[in-house]
Amino acid sequence: MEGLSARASNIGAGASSSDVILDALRTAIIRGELAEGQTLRQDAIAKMFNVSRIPVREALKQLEASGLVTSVRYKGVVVSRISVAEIQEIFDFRATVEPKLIAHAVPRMSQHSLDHAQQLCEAFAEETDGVRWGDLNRQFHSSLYLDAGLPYYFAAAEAANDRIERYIRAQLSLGHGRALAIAEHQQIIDACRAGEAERAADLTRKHIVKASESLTRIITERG
Amino acid sequence: MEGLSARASNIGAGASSSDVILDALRTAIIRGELAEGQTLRQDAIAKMFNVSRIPVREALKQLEASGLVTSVRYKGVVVSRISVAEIQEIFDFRATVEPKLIAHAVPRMSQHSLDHAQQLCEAFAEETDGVRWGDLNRQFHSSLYLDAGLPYYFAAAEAANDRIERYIRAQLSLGHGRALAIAEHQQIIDACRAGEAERAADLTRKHIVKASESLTRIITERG
DNA sequence: ATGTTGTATATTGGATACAATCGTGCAAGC
DNA sequence: GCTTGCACGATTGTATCCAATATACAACAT
Repeated sequence: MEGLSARASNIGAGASSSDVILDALRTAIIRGELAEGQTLRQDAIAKMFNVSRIPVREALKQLEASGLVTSVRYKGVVVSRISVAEIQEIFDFRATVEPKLIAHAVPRMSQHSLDHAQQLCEAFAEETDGVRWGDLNRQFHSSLYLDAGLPYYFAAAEAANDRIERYIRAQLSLGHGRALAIAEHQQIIDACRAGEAERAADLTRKHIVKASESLTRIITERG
Repeated sequence: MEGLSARASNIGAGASSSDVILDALRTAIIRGELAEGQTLRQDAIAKMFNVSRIPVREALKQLEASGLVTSVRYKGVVVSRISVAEIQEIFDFRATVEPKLIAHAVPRMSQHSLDHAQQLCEAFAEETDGVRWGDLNRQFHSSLYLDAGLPYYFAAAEAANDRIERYIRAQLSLGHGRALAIAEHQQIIDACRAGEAERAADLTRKHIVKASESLTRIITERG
């Protein structure tokens, strides 16, 4: 019996079709696999997942609520366009929210979390596949915020990152973005390990501001 | 031609059923007309609006994405419960975000916006109907943030307010909540009119913190 | 009495079918 | 040539129907 219950994984709690589709679309959008302005046809998506349009529409409604797509009645939904000003605003928002998270997390951070963050940092430094950089970078930052025990702040930060992740990925891939990030990540971990909450917060804020400036430079140069 | 285009308001962009339902449910939830934990039956809502369950489900998915309801597969959706700790966290979040908004808005604030805010402040002071207090209070604060031109911050603040508006309403109705709010609102307007962005921001932050403390006191006293 | 099992009902998730609307191309008229 | 009107296909919005699941309760065994 014990063996069974250990393996008994709540079959009913499995994800619904619309949950699966939501996750797939969300991932594709934030990775930039779906370009800005691209229209998403309900029928095409439904066929990809072998479902009817109903769960597709429900997933799209959720994406709309989180701002990743924009919907126009009888015309369709498109991947949301975002202006340079908005990108900068969202980076600024992150620079406001994320230092609060890490400052609150530091005195509560477990050894396990610190080790995990260190692992992610090293994996990020060693990774050669460019598309995985974004994943690891994102996981690294999230891992430092979880112990804060501030679910609303955390969700707000995650939502903000969703909106600009494609640009963060570009910034990591171009110029010295990644090399700088690695060094700064290590500094942040060190501050956390030393229990210096304010320093960790300040480093986090500077890290975000630098990424924003670097990205702005890239955009203005390349058009 | 100018007159026409000024009045030409997008007749095709009329709200869909699910938009109407979304708005009605959202309003009912944030006003507290639907209690926490109350389950929302698709069929019942569909009958209220004389539609099928499809647009109802789409509205519920959007509410779920914004956190106002919680959905469990095959069981239904319930109005999200929120703990005291979460309420305090969201007030803290507001105290972080809204000062930024008003500080950015002050140097950009039009005379019209100032006048409008003053009107709302006075209407709030004179209103006798308790349920309208919440509306006017909310409108007052929003009116001070619009000129900031920070749509992401603004949306984040609105979303945070949605989650705790029912408690703000309680806080306004009980004790000296409303009387204090009126005085503090006027101080904020005065700072805005004087162009003192930092003072307006600080008053806003204190206003939010005081409301949070007042509410916490009410909750702990009354259970 | 208590606990278990079968069954009926209520409710949600999803598929199919239909209605409403948009965009486009094309022909007619000026 | 340029505009106007219209027909048609493509696409979205919604209703209706069926399947999957949960919940409540009755029948039954111990």
